[in-house]
Amino acid sequence: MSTSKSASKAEHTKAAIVDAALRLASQIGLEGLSIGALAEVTQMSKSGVFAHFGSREELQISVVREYFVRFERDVFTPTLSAGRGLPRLRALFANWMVQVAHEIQSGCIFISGAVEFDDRSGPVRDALEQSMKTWLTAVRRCVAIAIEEKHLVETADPKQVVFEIHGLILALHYEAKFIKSPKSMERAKVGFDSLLIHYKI
Amino acid sequence: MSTSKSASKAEHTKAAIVDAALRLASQIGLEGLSIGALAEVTQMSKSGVFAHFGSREELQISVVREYFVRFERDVFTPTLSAGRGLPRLRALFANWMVQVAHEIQSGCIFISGAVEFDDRSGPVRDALEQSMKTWLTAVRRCVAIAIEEKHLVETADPKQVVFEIHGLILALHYEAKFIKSPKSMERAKVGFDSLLIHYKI
DNA sequence: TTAAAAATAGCACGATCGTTCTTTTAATCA
DNA sequence: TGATTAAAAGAACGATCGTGCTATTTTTAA
Repeated sequence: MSTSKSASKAEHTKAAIVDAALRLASQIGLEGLSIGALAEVTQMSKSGVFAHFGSREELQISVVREYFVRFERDVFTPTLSAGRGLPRLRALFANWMVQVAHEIQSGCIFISGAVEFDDRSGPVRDALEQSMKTWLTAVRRCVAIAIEEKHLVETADPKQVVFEIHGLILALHYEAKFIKSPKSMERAKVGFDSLLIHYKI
Repeated sequence: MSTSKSASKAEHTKAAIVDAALRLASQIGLEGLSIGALAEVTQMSKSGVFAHFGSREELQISVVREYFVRFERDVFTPTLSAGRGLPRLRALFANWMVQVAHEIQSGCIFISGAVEFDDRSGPVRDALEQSMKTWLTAVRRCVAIAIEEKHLVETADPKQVVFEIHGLILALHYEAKFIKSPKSMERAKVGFDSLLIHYKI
């Protein structure tokens, strides 16, 4: 007893498994995630781990959901204290960059998952796609508000702006994590600034 | 006899295997590439396929090299007929976009490979990294020439420009292939245009 | 055409995979 | 505390993986 939350032992164990699975999947991908390796890491038996999910697919879905919750908590929620419009958009991008910077060590499931599941169908892809769409929609709404507030020119297309911002993030991830180019963070910042020069009133 | 090239039977067979392997790896990734599946596709035995490479790793490297050769042939080489500087840069981006558009059906090894091998080391990663660096360097040189030719402002940083162009391509790949957003091609074009507005003289 | 060499097939190996089933251990609740 | 239920372990399954070995077939060269 005396677990920090008033959850059953099972829920507590399951949360610990998902936590370890998230760490594993971040490094080697959702497809590389194996129940055997997960059992080793959590000091449990394969069947003990397996019983909590019923299938590998369900485990992968749990990982995607957990990643989304944390992403929302770390990247999105803190920006709500920033002012509407441009200040919040700046905060969003800054937090997103910090998130990617952290993921240079661990790994980004929204990116690796997209690559792994882009030509497949099924519930794992659905969970990934829905998570990413939710996030991109949030960014788009933020851009739309910035236009309403007359922080950005009214001719700006929110989806176009999100596309370009997303590109900067993806380039940051690619060049920092794979190419190991040292100035990638600076490049993403500069890119965002010149994007604002183009769209700001 | 009467094979199109004067290559030994072995070389011809090996080329056919690499061709099939490239197709397979494009869809399911270099890590998903299995000798068993490749044997089935080429109507050969596992050991027959295997003997041509000696290891799975060597097969993966062959695939990376072949992908690079084709990328160079399809994306880079045709731009040599365009004028130095900005015209060639426009051609590079246009061809790169077309390449990614084709890869919405097949798959891009430079992107999936980067995700699969970004936290590993070894010869496959080395081959991937070297190929990508070669390509990015070619784009950077093209930008540098465009600055020399006074097509772009002299304050432009070639590496920064390449970073932003690369971001547009990555966003195109992500949003077209995973999100299935229909207007991605148009977004990449618009992004490139506003990038030029920012850097053009 | 025949001998040497190279290419391919066949088979088996140890390992790992997800999953199922049965047994044992631990948590829950009256 | 004792009875009931849930959680975890253990073992085994069929499948697939990369790879090594040996036999067979096919290509090459004299």
